[in-house]
Order: sequence, then C-alpha cells, then structure tokens
Amino acid sequence: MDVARLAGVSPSTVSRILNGTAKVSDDKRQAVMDAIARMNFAPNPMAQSLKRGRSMTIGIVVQDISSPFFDETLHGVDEALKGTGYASVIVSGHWNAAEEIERIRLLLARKVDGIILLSGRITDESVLQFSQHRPIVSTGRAIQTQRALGFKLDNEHGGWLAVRHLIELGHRRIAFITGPANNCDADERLAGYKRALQEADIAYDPKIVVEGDFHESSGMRAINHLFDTQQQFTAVCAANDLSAYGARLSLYRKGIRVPEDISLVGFDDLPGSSYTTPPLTTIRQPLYDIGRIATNSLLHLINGEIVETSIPPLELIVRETTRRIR
Amino acid sequence: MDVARLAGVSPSTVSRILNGTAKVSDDKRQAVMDAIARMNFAPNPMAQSLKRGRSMTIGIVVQDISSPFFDETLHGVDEALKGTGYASVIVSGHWNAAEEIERIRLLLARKVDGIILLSGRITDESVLQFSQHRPIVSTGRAIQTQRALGFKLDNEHGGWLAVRHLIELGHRRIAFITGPANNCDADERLAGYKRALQEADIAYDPKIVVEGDFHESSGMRAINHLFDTQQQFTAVCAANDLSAYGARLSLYRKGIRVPEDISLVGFDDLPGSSYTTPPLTTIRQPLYDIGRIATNSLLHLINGEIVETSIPPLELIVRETTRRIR
DNA sequence: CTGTTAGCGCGTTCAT
DNA sequence: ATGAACGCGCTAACAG
Repeated sequence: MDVARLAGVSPSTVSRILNGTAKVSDDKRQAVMDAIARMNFAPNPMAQSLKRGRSMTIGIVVQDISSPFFDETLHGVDEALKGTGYASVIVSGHWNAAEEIERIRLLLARKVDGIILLSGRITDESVLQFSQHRPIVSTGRAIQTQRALGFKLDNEHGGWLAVRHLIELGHRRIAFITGPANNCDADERLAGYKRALQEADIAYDPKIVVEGDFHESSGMRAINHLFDTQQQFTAVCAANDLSAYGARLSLYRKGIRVPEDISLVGFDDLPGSSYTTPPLTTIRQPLYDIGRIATNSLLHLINGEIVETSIPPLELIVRETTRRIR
Repeated sequence: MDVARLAGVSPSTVSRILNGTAKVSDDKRQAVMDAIARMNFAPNPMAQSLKRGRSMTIGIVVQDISSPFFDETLHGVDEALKGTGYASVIVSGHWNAAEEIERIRLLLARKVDGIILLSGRITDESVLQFSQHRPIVSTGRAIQTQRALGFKLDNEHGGWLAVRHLIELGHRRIAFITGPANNCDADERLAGYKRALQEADIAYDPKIVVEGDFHESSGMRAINHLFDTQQQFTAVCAANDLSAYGARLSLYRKGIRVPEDISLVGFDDLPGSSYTTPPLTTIRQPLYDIGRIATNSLLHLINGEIVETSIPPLELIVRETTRRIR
C-alpha cells in the first residue's frame, strides 16, 4: 500500500489498524491515520472480497420491480441493510420459474453472500439446492434448515378474515377474484374464503369465483365476466389489492357504487390503498416488516447463527369499501 | 486454475480461451471446454474485477424505493441492463442532499463503474465533482461533459399542457398544488401553469396555489386548505400524480364529484393512474424510457464513447377526471 | 508489537 | 501457439 510507505510502516500494520486485528503502538497508529486522511484512502472492496471470500453483497429476487407489493418489501430490506456494510443487488424473475432460476444462478456467480427470495415460483427443492451454495431466506415457504429459512404468513386466515367481515355485514352472495393458478398464497386465500362460507352455512358457488392474475386488468375482466354471465352478488373479495383496484374501476364504469351497491375487499394493504376512492378495506400484510425481518435473518444465517423469528400477523383493515347490507 | 490442470494446459491458455484474447489450437480448446463443463467452472468476478479494474456493477440513486415514480424508471434500467453482464446496486437518498452524497460516496467506495442519479437533490457542481471519479448520468439536469450527462424533460411545457387543456375546457379558476420547495421540476411545472394562464389572460392568483410535497397527504391538505379559506375554483392541477390522488380523496370526502363538479389533472402518469376512480387525466412522463435510455447512455460513457440521445416528449393523457365546464 | 512472506483467482506481459 | 512469472490490493500466518 501507498499509505504504508507514506507512514513509514509495513502494509500489514495498516491492515491491522484498519481491522483492529491486533495491538499497534499509538505513534504508528497516529502516523497511519494521518497518511490515510491525507490521501483519503479507502480499502478496495474487491481485494478484500477476494481475500476474505465475502462480497458484502446480498441478492434479492423479486418478481416485478415496479410493483408496489415488492417495493414496499424492498423498503424494509433497505432499512435493515442500513449501516451493515452490505449492499444489495436486485433482480427480477418476472413471475417465471425458469427466469428465476437463471437469475439466482447469476447472483450465485456474482458471489453474493446470501439471497432473499420474494414470492418465488420455484420449488422448495430448488431453494434447498441453491441454499447449499449460499444461505437463502424466502417468503411464502415453510422451510427451515441451517442454510435456508422460509417465512410463511397465514394466508388462509387472511382470506377467512376478509370474508367473515363481509358475512358479518350481512353479505351472503360474495364473489371471489382469485390469484394466478398454482400460486400458493392465492390458493390459501381462496381456502380461507371457502371456510368462512362454510362456517356461515353458505353454499360455495363456483360461478362467482373468477380467476385473476394479481394484476389490475384481471380484476376488471373478472367483474365484467361476472356481469356478462349475470351472476348475483353483493360483495367482492379480491385475492390482492391490485385486482381489487381493477374491480373497482369496472364497477365504476358500470355505474355501480362502492360500497352502497357492492362491497369490495382487497388483500395486501398496499401504500396506495389508503388513497383509492373510496379507501379500500383490505387485509394488511406487514410487507415492510417482512423485508426487514427477512434481511436480518439472512444476515444471521450468513454468520452461521441460528435465527428464530416471528412476523406480525395479518390483520383486517376496515376502510370505506365495505358496508352493512340493507 | 483447477481447470487448467484437468485439461492439461496452463492457466493462461484457459484465460485466453475464456476471453478470446489469442488464438488457441482446436484440440486444446476442446479439452479446456470439456474441463470447464465438467466442473461447471465460472470465473470469479472479484478476481476479474481486481485485475481489470471493472466491477461490472453500476450504482443507481433513487430518492424513495417504494415510490411508483422511481420503480417505473428502475424497470427501464433493469431492461437495459439485461444481457449486458452489468448488475446494479440501488441506494436511496430519501430526498435529502446530505444522505445522497453519503450514498454516492458509498457507491464510489464500492467501485461501481458508473452512476445513475434519479431526481437528485445535490447541486450540478457536486455531480460534476463526482463524475471525475466515475461517469454519471442524471435526470433533471442540463449537463453534458465527457463523463457526465444530464437528461432534462420540458417540465414547463408539461405544466403548460395540463393547464391549457383545462382552459380549453372552459376553466378559468384553476388551483395548483405545487411540489416541494426548491425542487426544480416542480418549479418548472408551476412556471408552465403561469404561462398558460397568462396566454389566456387569466390573472395569477396566489391564493389558489398551495404548496405540496409530491406525497398523497399533501394533496389532501392542499384541498382542505383551499376549502378552509373558501376559495373558488373549478379545476385543480397537481404537480404530480401522487398529490392528485390525495386531492381526489379529499374531494371525495367532501362529497364533491370529479369531474362533474371539479376537474383534476396530475403529472407523471404512474402505472396506477389508469386505475384510479375515475382514471386520472395527467401528463405522461416516459419514465420507463428514461430508465432505459439513461442506462444505455451510461454504458456508453463507461466505454468512453460519446452519446447523443433524445427522449420522448411529455404528453397529455386525457382520461376521465377532466370535463368541459357547463 | 511489527515486518516479511505467501496467496486469494485472475489477466497479461515476456519469453519460447 | 503456449507456458512461466508477475501483480491487481489486501489479509493471515509466520517469524522475530
């Protein structure tokens, strides 16, 4: 190092001071600190990484950067990373298992120290496989090994909460807009819907359960379909907020008032859901906390520590799109 | 390298094959390729970076991850980076110049090959300063050097477009919700507002120009303030979509219909603006394209190439929150 | 306490 | 066309 020469010591001494690896006499330390300041020296992270085998970078896999769902989670990640010295590389799987695998390989090739997988489409086995290379934390899974950790929210309970709220308001014909096929979270929410109906002795009617894909447009299509096939219903439960937004718009176009004519409830509580017209009743997912906690856990896993964490539960947020049936 | 031994050649030969640096006989090449495949070898990026002085990483500075505004731009960045071998590290300045500088320093310390600065709060001089270390591309600036490039949208024109649309619909009392103080983009939009009024011989009335901060809550507060001070107006122009959302909600709460009673126009055309109730008339910013083009330009700058680019203009998107005054 | 030596995994001379 | 040797910047092990 140049600093070493300038301070008249050996490179190792500089290293020792920078890392606090060993005791160094005060005069030498002072000389080195001066030299460092004078040439405002900073260690080269690549050389450090090469030597230590740690890149101080973690990889985040989202499905769609520019979806409020993921971005709120990323916000939590960002917060948890602050001051740790770790940076994050974000990649997107675009809801596609093959692409997701390729992206994870990319992250691994880049030698990230760990991976956070958000709403992955790949199998648990794949995750376990990858976790042999680097620790992985994933949402929506119930795994727990030395190097892989899954967080799972009780989506079934969430779906149940939403529908029970509607039933308590007197609704009995409750339509449901599902998530994409084979999406675990979505399936569980639907299961919660079914259980709530059953507990209230309401027959399950597949004709008012319409498939969506978590996007706004599918919410619109769902409502249109319901009307085209002339279904009767007084409330709509959507598998996520985005499709609830679409449903809302379709209803508006048809001149149907929310909540006067039809009640609507979403799932997620995206930041924008407090500002829809009217503000959306929904099931709150602690997205920000999930991001924070997942990140913390990963950092622990990286250090070989065992983590045991719990995340806040899902909760019903009653706003203005639901009302008692008259 | 292990591969070299397995293939019975020297490490240099492997390197030559991987980088196409020099001619290598076909038989050796074959042997090496086999060995590589067999132990699915991949070069260590850190070692490469250390040697080449290129990290194959660029830094992105946003102000708020989890704002649809930035996320749509990031989407474009992501697209442009695809297949280039570059990855991105995203940091957030939180609309705070000091934090922004600290983050940029962090990126520089990490040896990113270039930086994209989105809606930065720091001065042009700071940018130029930083650009001495690494090439920088920034939005909202009119700079152009060998190592720094600014993109600037014609916000004044955008503001003018929005207000002229309102005026053409017969509105003459048009309230304006501004952006945060000292924000260049916001100031220009206000300037466009003033020019449109002037051209239509409408007196500028500061009492119906209310300060906001680009967030939903400030849009609500602005409308509330307007009503509290009993201003007369038939239309509202917001400096961005988010504050238009807030304005919309406040109007809804007061039982005022949009667009029947009051017309509303935003600025940005966020993805969600097609799904508000009713869908928002707004000025479209080509966020995605900005992300794409900024990234491409940066990649060129990194390679020492001169870039000359133009981005799509702002355009008025007429949806359903504006209507002719009766 | 401190300097010397070696090596992390590559790419690039310089010879051959 | 190919191998040997060196160095990117840093830290860990080994002496002293």
